[in-house]
Amino acid sequence: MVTIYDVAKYASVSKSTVSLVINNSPLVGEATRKKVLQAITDMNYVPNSNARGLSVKTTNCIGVAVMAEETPVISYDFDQHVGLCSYNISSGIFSALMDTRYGVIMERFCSVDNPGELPDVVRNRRADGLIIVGAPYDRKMLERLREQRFPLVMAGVDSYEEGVDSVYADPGEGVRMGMDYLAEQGYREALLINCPRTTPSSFTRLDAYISSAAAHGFTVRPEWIVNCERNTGQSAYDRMKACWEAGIRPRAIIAANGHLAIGAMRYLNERHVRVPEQVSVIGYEDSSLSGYAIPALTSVNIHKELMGQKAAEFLLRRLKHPNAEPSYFVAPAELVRRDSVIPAAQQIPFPA
Amino acid sequence: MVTIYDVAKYASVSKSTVSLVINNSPLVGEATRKKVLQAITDMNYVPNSNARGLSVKTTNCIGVAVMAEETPVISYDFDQHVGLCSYNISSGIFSALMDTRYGVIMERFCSVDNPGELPDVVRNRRADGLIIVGAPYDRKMLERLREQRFPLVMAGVDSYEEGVDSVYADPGEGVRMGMDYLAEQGYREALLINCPRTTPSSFTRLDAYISSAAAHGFTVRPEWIVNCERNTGQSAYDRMKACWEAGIRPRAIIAANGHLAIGAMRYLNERHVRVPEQVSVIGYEDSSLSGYAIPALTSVNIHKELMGQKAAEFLLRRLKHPNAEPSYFVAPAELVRRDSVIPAAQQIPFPA
DNA sequence: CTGAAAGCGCTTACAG
DNA sequence: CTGAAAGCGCTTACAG
Repeated sequence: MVTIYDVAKYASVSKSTVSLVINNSPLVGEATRKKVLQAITDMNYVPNSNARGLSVKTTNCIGVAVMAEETPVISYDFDQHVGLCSYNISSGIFSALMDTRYGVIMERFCSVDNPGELPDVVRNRRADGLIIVGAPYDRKMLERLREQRFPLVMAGVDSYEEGVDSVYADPGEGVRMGMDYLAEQGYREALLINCPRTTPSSFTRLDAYISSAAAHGFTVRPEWIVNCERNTGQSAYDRMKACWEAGIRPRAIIAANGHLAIGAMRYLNERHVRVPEQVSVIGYEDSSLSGYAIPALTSVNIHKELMGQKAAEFLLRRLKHPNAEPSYFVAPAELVRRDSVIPAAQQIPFPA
Repeated sequence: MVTIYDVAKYASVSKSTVSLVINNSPLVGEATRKKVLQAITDMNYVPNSNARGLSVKTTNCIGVAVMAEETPVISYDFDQHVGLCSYNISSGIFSALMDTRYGVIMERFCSVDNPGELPDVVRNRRADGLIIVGAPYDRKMLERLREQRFPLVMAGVDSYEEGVDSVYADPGEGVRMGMDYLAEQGYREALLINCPRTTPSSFTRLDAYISSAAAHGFTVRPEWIVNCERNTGQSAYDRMKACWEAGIRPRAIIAANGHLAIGAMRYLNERHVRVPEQVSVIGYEDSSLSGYAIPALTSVNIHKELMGQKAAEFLLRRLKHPNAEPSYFVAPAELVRRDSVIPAAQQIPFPA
């Protein structure tokens, strides 16, 4: 392993000078700098990050804690991976950090199993800052992190936190956008498949649904507003079944996310009800899944990779300016038209 | 920050003793050990990994380089994420490393854009070893890694490498298993949707298909063996369309992976051909996608999380015993029966 | 079984 | 603009 000392000798300067060059200090003369840089490439020198970290109290790593509901069960059932959203956000983080000097050290962390605990990466001080991706996260954990003044940013659909850099989405806007589109396509009512009431954003969605329905003159009926038991496709499948068996025949469905949309679609397919020819479906929180649905799911995209990139940017800024005002970023919503919605006028009757 | 020195003072022993306790050396008396351990928990001491790394030339991190075809394009089209397989393998790595002292530092790496280059994590010596997940990986990169004797393991469907710890799958067995199942369900022929000829495993699959067909007395027709242009759902969609328009009417389809299966199913759905009532479909390399397909995809599972776990185990072993013989692990294949296959006898006629 | 000492590779005041 | 020196927090022979 070639050390800073070797480089110094080779370039016939002192270690300190080499160090200054590496950290491009303005204190070094142009000629000296060139000589040192040459030596570095000649010898293929790469600084030892442990040593650097030890003196400068820095790791040059960024921690990413992906929150998980519970210790992941390895299985391939429907709903095995409610973690896709976090996966997409992480992708954005990787892109943004690709060309920086930071490495990313990733960890799956379950606040539920370890209430109040800190992610391993901060306990062992393996990173200079942390991005908390997704939910659920623990209040106590957050408190401790803030007490320690550990550089922190939150990223997730529902991850707004007052006073800490946050990147999140506005589910209300998503619902509104979906409703506008349905209205534009000639629909006069829509079944809302919402997440569980335990999810705070379910109320945001509900409000948006109701006001949007009013604005467009949609009929609003209580039975057409359903909350799933859990945030899973299976749950949506069950609710869809119950609705159908209760005689509810929606021409359009608006779902709180891709999993729920696909769960409902699965039931319809079993019933030989065609999407979109008989029922149009629109999703939210566009994920990898949407593109692969059959038919491909029309959906409100919240640009999750962009969320990840923003989160990374926020953290880099925070590391530079620990006392800056907190920043917030609401992911822009955008309707992605695929194949699951057609104009109401083109739909065909339900089977008898 | 509390250091080893503080602990020593608190426990009234020397730094060395504390260090010995931490690295549970047998040289410490039981009484002393207890006292030190107590001090450690009392003071909430956690060793500085940079310092440790610096003296012991170790990072306590494991690198995971997820190979990517190209710099990822942020988009939400069909086929945006051919990386799901690697995602599933990574999950297994995380699980296996969860309760060890290792952190995992992850990186997306594109060999194609950087021929011969080493992943950042090894260039900067941020990890003690590396798991290369998925493909494509560069021959030259592999060479350099081996020259440096950097602890290495490969993990991926096609990741067998002579002389290096490898975790991979046997696509031939998968095809055989699928064909057996189709035969058992009363089918007498099947359309093979294979990956591109550029993928070495396409030949393994082809051989298995042919010998399996012979064994079961299936009719084999050249037009029923199709190689997709690219390894994407879109490509499978196109091929399926071409087949259909050429008058090919398979009662069963066996696809080389989930993406291809779903691409074909998408075309059939557009044609109002029902799966499985008119065409049964069976996939391979079971992924998150399969469970969410509509209908849920019957598929040969190669337990990708298990592959990740094994890869992690292999790397830990390699770190302990740098000169051990290389280990190989072939992921066990298992048929997962979901909803895309029914007995041939229960199928209904095609539309006129 | 325990302590004093050197060293890991870097950075950063401090002199010059 | 450059060099000598101390220090970051730990580990590991080496004495005792």
